[in-house]
Amino acid sequence: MAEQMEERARRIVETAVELAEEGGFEAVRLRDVASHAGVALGTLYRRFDSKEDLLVAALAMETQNLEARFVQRPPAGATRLERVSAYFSLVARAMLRRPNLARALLKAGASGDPGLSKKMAAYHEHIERMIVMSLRGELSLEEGELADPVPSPSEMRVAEALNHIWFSLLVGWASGLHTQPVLLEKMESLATLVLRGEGRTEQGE
Amino acid sequence: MAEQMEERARRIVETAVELAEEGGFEAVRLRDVASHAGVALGTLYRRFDSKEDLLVAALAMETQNLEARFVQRPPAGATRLERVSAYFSLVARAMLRRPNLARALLKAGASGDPGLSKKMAAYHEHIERMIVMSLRGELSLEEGELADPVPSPSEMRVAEALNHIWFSLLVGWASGLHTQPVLLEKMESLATLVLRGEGRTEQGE
DNA sequence: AAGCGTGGTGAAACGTGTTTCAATACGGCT
DNA sequence: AGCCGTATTGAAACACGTTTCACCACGCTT
Repeated sequence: MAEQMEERARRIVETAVELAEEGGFEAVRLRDVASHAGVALGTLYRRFDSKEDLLVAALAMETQNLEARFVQRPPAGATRLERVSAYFSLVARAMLRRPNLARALLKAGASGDPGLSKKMAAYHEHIERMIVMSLRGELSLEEGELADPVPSPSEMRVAEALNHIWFSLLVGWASGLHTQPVLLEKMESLATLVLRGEGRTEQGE
Repeated sequence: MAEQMEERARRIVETAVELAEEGGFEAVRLRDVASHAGVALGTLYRRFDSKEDLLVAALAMETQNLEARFVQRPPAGATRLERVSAYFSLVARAMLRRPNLARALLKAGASGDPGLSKKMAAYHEHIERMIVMSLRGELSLEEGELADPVPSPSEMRVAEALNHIWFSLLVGWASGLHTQPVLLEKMESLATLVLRGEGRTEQGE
């Protein structure tokens, strides 16, 4: 019974992802999503508050996929900068595989809908965890799953800074402000700056 | 003749700002904007490609206002950090005066519409200029107007980093992820980190 | 002064996100 | 088996961004 609902919800999200891959945000017409997923429009709206909510659910699902790949092949490198850059390259590659989807999810995430703040907070947490593990060069696992790396205040601050910079750059990329290679160049340059700022003054504040 | 068009466009944008102040993004119903501004809907659409386009025009107008206030009372302080923090406080104060408007403009700016990329690039340029001048502690004026401060690569990188962090924090604030005091705390903490990363290694790269 | 072209007008129409509602299907309980 | 509550359905309706179009107004050219 409950897994019937689960199953339906999953099918809805998967359909949304497919449509977004092909035509981006506007191509995700909820009537189409519902009919392709084999449910009524009302069912979709019982599970998801809005189009943005649905796409943020898709974002969560894609983030899970990303984490799986992250665990499979963690960013390698001798220095923190190399590992962090490798991490962002990984993400950028994943996004470039399906740029329309990436743009759609980003748009939903940046929509500013207050009802989505919890889910977006969770998303950012996942990203920051992966950044922290890239900084350290080692994973925090728990039964095969990524676990909370319990970052120090200093690590937390660095991860937050990198995450914000990355997010803002992504929004710029999504709107065509700059291309993907430029995105990665800028990210590396700014990551250098941020990492240089840590390092000393361990207790910070 | 041409100033008739100018005048109408200005009235349209001003009306949009008024409606956004009261009820945010959704309250800016284009039919209402048109009728309140005393023009036909078609006229509005001749001047602005979309609702987002209109609100980004409003963003440009508000940015001009902000610059005026910036010139009037430039952020003061003994250190770069103090001045930069003062700058962000200034912006935050301006936004908090009309939070619904701020959220609406932010949503439009983060919409990822490719047609808006030029205008958003211009916006980011203005912000980064003000950041650079705050870093230096002196204005670059030209006939009373803010002029290009011709930032060094190092200044440019710092300003870019701060701008991205600020933008991402704003999006979080807009969606209710954190309150305005938290926003400013985080900004100060992250600005500290970024500024520490500059300072030495002047030639950078 | 007449005509032209550009911008404006008003109204209707379309598409899609969102809501609503009465009717129905279904799993679990008695 | 029969009943109940909840999930689902199908369809209609609504709101609002966006487009379209036939017609009008006004300044400029001839």
